[in-house]
Amino acid sequence: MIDPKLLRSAPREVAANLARRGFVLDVEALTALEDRRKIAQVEADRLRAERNAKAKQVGMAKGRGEDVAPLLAQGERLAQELVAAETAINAVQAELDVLQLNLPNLLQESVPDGADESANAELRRWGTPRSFAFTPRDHVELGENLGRGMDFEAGARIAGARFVVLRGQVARLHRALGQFMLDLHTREHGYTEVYVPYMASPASLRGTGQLPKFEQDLFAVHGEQNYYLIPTAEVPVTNLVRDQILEAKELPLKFVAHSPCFRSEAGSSGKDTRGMIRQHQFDKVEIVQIVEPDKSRAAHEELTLHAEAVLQRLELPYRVVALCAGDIGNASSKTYDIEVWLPGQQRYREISSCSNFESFQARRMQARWRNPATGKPEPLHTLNGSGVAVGRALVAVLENGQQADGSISLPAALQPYFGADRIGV
RNA sequence: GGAGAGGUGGCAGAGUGGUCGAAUGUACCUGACUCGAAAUCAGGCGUAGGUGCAAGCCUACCGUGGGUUCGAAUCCCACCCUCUCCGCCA
Repeated sequence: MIDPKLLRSAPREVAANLARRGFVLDVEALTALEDRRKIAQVEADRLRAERNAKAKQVGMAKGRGEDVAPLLAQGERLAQELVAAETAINAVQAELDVLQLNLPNLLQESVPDGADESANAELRRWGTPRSFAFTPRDHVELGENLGRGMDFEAGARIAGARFVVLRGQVARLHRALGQFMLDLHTREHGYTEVYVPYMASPASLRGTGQLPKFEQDLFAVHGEQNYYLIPTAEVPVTNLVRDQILEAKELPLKFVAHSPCFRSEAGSSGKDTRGMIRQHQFDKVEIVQIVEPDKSRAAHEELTLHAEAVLQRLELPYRVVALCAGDIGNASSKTYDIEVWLPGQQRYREISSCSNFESFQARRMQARWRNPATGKPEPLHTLNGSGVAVGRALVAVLENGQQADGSISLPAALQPYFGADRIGV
């Protein structure tokens, strides 16, 4: 959430920033609500102070053995007034909470203007898309021909549309990719591997910003407790620091987790219906950093390079784009997408998204650090990025490494994990 | 799944209806003593909201949410979590 003090003291500046996203903040309504809250709170506080004083008098009078009946009557009247005052303040506060929890994050000034992905700014490219002496096939065709290694029909039979079954060498390659990424980030980039729950509480999802606004994107588990399947390991991993006050010497925290991700893809019907690009369930290796506020921008650049390193080792051509104001995620202050080249589609497709949330998630989570400069607990900054999406990496390795006969040549970095240098037909 | 115990400040731990935001110990910070340190002594030391130029003052918070009461850490109800024992289980 946005710093409530900033929202109160500079609502017009906040509104101007959010307007870049196309978000309309009604400053008049906000200010009016804030004024009402203040009046209601002062009144409730006053009544409570009076009630407390009165209650104290009752105690003292009883101690002296005096008649307390008149005091009790006054107290009762105050209690009634207080009920009304508290009802009023609770109602206003609830309205304010809803408003605040639904505000997107402030954008960094360097975020490019623009309404949709066509305005995203390409920052750099790495590698050269291979030229083929034959028409490259897409991963669906390649996967099916590798001993029915990619079976969408089976996935649909078991669960429904947007699920897949991997078999044999393709399943093994999928596993190898995850292992390779975890090792790279733990051994060379300084991340600590964590294994986390794949279901999370509403409080955790509120912390990272999926709730209350994006419930339709989640799979809810119905039972005695309200769990949701995680849409990304960002949720459990970032919530490691929820309700914590960290010491400066513990920072930065760097975590990596390999997990399945579950997304309902509501609103995406008709998009990417073919293949593994957009599934209800997919694996992802996620990297998360928890840092001091002053260091988050540098950490964002570093974390993005860590994700890029995965693609470089896999010899996959990619480009990095800065998402424009209209395309950036609700909770993010700035996002870089890494897009991998897919010969089957003859274009770059997102394979990683690296975001700096600054204090947006930390405020919702009450994740703080004790700033030595002030001695006070202050919100941390949180960042995360895919390092990278395993399913899409599988797609990219298959499509980029394909040979005329349908076999797949594997990058050197993957061979020790897979146990061979190619996948035969 | 059954039975029981318990959740209080960084930690430990008192508090079973009334000057309790909470004793005490410990950790930490400042000062005194010391060449320095330890020990000792004195003081300070939670989070958040409101108000004030400021000192300060007011309010909320004792797992969470309700309730009873003039007044709740304390009584009642529900839920969550932890621990012990029994059963079951990968």
